[in-house]
Formats: sequence, C-alpha cells, structure tokens
Amino acid sequence: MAAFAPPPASCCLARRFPINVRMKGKATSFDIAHMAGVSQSTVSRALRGSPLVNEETRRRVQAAVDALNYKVDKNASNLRKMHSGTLALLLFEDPTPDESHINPFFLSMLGSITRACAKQGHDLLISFQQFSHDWHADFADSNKADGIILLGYGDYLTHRDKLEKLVAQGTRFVRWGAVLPGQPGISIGCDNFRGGQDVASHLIDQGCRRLAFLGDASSHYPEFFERYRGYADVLREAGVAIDPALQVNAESTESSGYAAMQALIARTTDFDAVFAASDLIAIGAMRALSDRGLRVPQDVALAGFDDIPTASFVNPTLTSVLQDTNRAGEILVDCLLRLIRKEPAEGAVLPVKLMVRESSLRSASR
Amino acid sequence: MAAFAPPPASCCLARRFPINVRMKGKATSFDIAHMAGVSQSTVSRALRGSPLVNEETRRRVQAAVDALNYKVDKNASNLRKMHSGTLALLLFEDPTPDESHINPFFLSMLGSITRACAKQGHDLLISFQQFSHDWHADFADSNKADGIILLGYGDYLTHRDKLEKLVAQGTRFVRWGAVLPGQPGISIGCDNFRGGQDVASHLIDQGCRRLAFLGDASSHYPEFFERYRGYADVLREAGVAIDPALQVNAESTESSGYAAMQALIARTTDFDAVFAASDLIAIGAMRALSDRGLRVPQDVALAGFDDIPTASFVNPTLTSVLQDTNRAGEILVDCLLRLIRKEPAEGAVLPVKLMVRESSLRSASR
DNA sequence: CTGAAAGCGCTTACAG
DNA sequence: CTGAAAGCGCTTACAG
Repeated sequence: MAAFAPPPASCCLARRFPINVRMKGKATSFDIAHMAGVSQSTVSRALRGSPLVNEETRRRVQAAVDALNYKVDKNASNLRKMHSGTLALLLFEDPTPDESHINPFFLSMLGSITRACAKQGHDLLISFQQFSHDWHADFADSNKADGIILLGYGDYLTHRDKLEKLVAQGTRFVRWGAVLPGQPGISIGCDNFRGGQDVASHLIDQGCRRLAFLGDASSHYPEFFERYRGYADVLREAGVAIDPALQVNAESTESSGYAAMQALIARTTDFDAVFAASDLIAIGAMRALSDRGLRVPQDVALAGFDDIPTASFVNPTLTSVLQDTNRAGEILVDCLLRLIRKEPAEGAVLPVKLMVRESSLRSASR
Repeated sequence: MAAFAPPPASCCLARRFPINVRMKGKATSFDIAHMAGVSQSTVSRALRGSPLVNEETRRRVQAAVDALNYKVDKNASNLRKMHSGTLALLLFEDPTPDESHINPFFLSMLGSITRACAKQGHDLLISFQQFSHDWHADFADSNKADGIILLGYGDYLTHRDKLEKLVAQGTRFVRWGAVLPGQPGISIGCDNFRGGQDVASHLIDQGCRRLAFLGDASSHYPEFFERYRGYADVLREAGVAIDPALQVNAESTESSGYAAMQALIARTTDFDAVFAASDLIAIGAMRALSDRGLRVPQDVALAGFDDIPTASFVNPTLTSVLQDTNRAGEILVDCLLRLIRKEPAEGAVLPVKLMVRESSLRSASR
C-alpha cells in the first residue's frame, strides 16, 4: 500500500536504485538480469533453454535465479505466449450434485488424467459442472486453459448442442464417452458394446436364461446404450429372449440401482441374472436383492461395469468390466495436446476386460 | 503467422480499420469498446461491475460482449491484478506413486475442496506430488496460484523443513493433518486423538482385552500417532495392558495392511481386536485374517479410520471413524482465502464420529 | 551470442 | 460517469 514511502531513517543501507531485488516481494527477470549482469532478454532466453545463449552466461543467470528463488511469472509468460500451458477437466455430475460421493470411476480417471498432464508438463484445472450450466465457454475462452477434457455421464442428447457450439467456437476439447459416428468433436471411450457382449456371454455360459438389464438403454445415454446393445446382441445370437419387462432405467448411483432393482422385483422375480450398466447400480441392486432375500449368485447372477475398487470388496465380490483408466487418461491428454498443437488427432476405442468374480459364478456355487 | 498480409483481392468488403473484430480469432476488450462505442477502460469497468458506470452504457457493453462471445483474458487480468484467483491442491502420494489407486479418503477431500473452491469463485489447480520432490516452491512462486493446500499422509518429520521454507518465503498455505503445537503454518485436521479413544472404548465395551494396533505410531506420522495415543490413553485408563508386541507399523495402503497383519499373526495370535490406523490398512488386515482362517468379528474385532465408501461394502462391514470431508474442504479453502486476504486465520480441529458396523460387533455375534 | 524495444490484454490511478 | 495512459512481467522478432 504505502509502498512508495521513503525508507525509515534507520534503514541507512537503503540504496536508491541498484539491487532492487525483493523490493516488492517477488523477484522479476529484471532482478535476475541485474544480478547476473546481463540483459533481461538474455535471462528469458537462458531460462527457456534457448540454444542462443552462452554456457557461461547461462550459469550466471542460473546462479542468480537460485539465489533469489526466482520463478517466471506464469501469467506474464502465458499472456505473452498466448497460451496457458494448462488443461481444464470438466467433470459433470449426475443430476444429484449434493455431497454424495463422486462416481469412483471418474475419480480414477481424474487420477490418471492428472498424472498424464503432469507427465506432459501441463497443469490441470479441475471443475465440477452440472450439465445445465453454461460451461461450454468459460475455460478455454478466457485463456485459463488451452483445451478442455469433458468427463461424466449425462444426457447426451441434451448437451449435444453445447458440444457443437464448442466446435463452432474452435475450442479444443476431447470427451470421454461413447465413440459414435457423427458426434461433434473428438470422443474417446472404451468398447462398451464389447463389454456388454462379454458380460452377456459369460452370464449365458453360467446357465442363465432370464437376463435383466438395469440402466438407461436409449440414445440419451449412449454408453449405457452401447452396453445394452452388446448384451442384446449376444442374447439374440444365443436365442435367449429379450424381455422388455426385464429392463429398468437407472442412472449411475447406488440409490438409483437400489430403486431400479426394487422396481424390477415388484414387476417380476422371474429372472436369473442381472447386468447392471455400472458398478454403482450393481451395488445398489445387490442390496435390494439381499433385502428381498434373493441370494447372489445362487438365485441371481449379477455383473456390473467399470470395475471400481469397491467391486473387489463387496460380498459377494462383483463381476465387472474393467476399463483401463490409466491408458484412457493418457490418450485423452495426448489427443487434446495434439489438437492444441494442430496436429492430426482422432478418437479411439479402448479395449475392456471382463473381471469374473463371485457374484456371477453359479457353476461354482452349485 | 502471416497475419499482416493484405487481404486477397476477392475480399472486397475488407475494411482497413473498423470492425476489427475476430481479426485474430479472439475478441479483446478493444473490440468490445469499439462495438459499444465506448473506451476500453469503460469496458473493463463495466465488466468488473464497477459502480462508476452508467446503466445504459453497461447494457451496451454487455450487448457487445454477448454478440462477440467475449471473455476477459485471465492471463492478462491476473498479471495486472497480480493474483490468479486460483488455488493449488498438492496431493502427496505415498511412497508408491504407481498406478495404484489414490487413497479414497483424499479423493473425497479433493471433491469437497473442489466444490468449496468453486463456491468461492476460485479455480483449482491440482497436482500430485511426491514428498521427495521440490514441490515447496513452484505454484505460488510462479503466480499460478495464490495459495496452496497440502494434502496427504507422509513422513512429517522429513518434510517439516519444506513447510518452514514455505513459511519463510511468505507462501500462503494450509495443510490437512495433525494439529499440533509448534508446527509451521496453519494445519487443519480431525480429532485423531478422540477418534482413537472412541475406537478403543468401543472395542473394550465389546469385551476385547488384547488389542492390537496396525499403523505407524511415531512422530513421523503424527495423524496415526495421535490415533494411537488416543487409543493407548483409553487402554491405560481401563487398565488394559498395552503390549508393544501388538503394534505393527503400516502405511495407508491395503497391501501394507495385509503385510502388517501377517507380521502380527506370525508374532502371535493372542489378540482379540485390531485397530487399524486407516480403512485401507483395515481392509488389508481383514484379508490377512481371512486367509489365516480367523473370523471377524467372532475371533477378532476390527476397526479402521476414515470411513471410506468401501467400508460400508466390505464383508463384514467395517467399523470406522468418519471425518467430515465436506466440512474439512470448506474450512481448508476458507482458511486459505483468509490468509490470502491477510485476514486473521487459524487452524482447526474437526470432530469425528465413530461408525459402528459389523466388524467390531462381538456382542451381536455371540 | 546479446541487447533494446515492442507488445500480449488487461486494470487502475489520474484527470477531467 | 468517462477516457487517455501507464504498467503488470514476460517473450520474441529485430538489429547488431
């Protein structure tokens, strides 16, 4: 505040001009230049690793940097370079943005994305969003981030126009989700269709013939829909009936899974297997089944999707479909960086892996 | 690149000067000023909500902003304002920074911190760190963030000097962890001592007399140590022996808990209860117990700490100590913002809540 | 290999 | 209530 007041008389060592170091708390490149006896431009070059600077000079600059604990001001350098060196992750929450826990699967993605960003020398800004909000603009347009990663389930049809707007604005983004033709922008996702097939085949192998599906199965939720389609495909091939009464909508939460299972049971108990579109749904379903006195897997075989950590710990342990989140995070970041550098980039479909556990093993428990 | 080349002849509508909108992709405040017929300063004022601007003018500016989809450039405004409006979260990983899952408790904290930041209108930069790295400087010094939040277990004694350096540099930070006198900077944590007491009392109430503790119990890991001290305090009061042979070091991972339990069993099986310093340790211990054919809770009562989501799903469900992560995140952010605004701020100890579940209920299972 | 200078896009005294 | 001007701390042509 009163920064320009003259130094107190006692401060007899105060100089009028040189060594203006720390005068305002933080050293600047001019302070370094002064200390190293070079120009500020040279400091900048030395720090950015330019080949144009003499080794000896570089050393002197580095010494000053160390002595003054100097760090280049990111705001200034970003402004000048017209990019930020940071990526933004928009994590969409399901309709219930309350204190409830975030879907562990996305948390896992978040971890891998963070790591991938760090590996590529970028910072990661994270933000939770609700689909209803005006998220499509903020981060990239204000130069806070060079590009954005979109993550989360949600009604695809509803937000599709926002994606299109993003494309129109020239915002660089990648999204995790179903990889379908004709989508705006670049999508990366796992092989949901194949995952659904794998689960259905496995369930049929276990002798199940009356299979139910818990989760939305419409183009509003393309990932769930793909899982459903893979599942239905196998049933059809195997000549197993697809009974519409055995499909109940659910979003990816434990409570929604619980409710869906209850709804199904209220409708009929004539089923011997349940494929839940996500592990959270499966865990809720497991509770509803147990409340009703139905045993897993003896009475009902159960499988989920995502292979969240809890899947290995529930009782019985839950059969699920593993998505390689580490790989996913890397590809997402990689792809976005490509886009930013204007290099060719395209979507990708990652393989999945069925993790068979107790909840679906009827043969073993017979 | 070749931005200053004259427009091609076919571009007959090109103007030499006015409506320079979008000339370079992104509108600036000058473009807005031009379009609204005011000065650039006025645009800035209008956008920042200054009372100094006429309503009518403000409307015109806003119209131009909407028309051009303008967003203020954060890098420029941050540079000018000399702060970034963003906070950084440094998440420390345990020694094993591999692909393994992050401790769910910290993930939960991350969620609440993110929400709290958003609520306060700040962005959140996140970064995983290893204790060994030179993390103490980067974020705040480079003006990427106005302050930092430190989160994660780790050897406190080892990184204490870094905290001190942070203080010396005038970096604003808060950390989540044990709240002890004489610590550098501000700490916020839960009442670990009380949590330990609650667990021990409960276990003794259940009739247990030979209690074991899994987790480091030294000043290197102050949180675990406090939990241990609370536990030991109750045993002492109750006249229950504290057998050093019944304490095994462990860090907060499932595998470490598994190993610790194995080590304990190898030493003796003369114990009837285990207090694990974290849920991850408890879950590992549960597996080791089960491998050895020891039943929980019939043979051994078990309790953890953190109340991660999985605690409710393991079999048997795990007794644990709940820390209010929502509140924690809010306080952390609040406190850091205070520090940044140079308002008085101090550490806090949050209450805990014992969540009794099957793993420790011996009375019920008798 | 180095330095002087322009300029990135804002915010904020300063002067009406 | 508004405008002209300075300056935040860098990076990068430009000119040696």
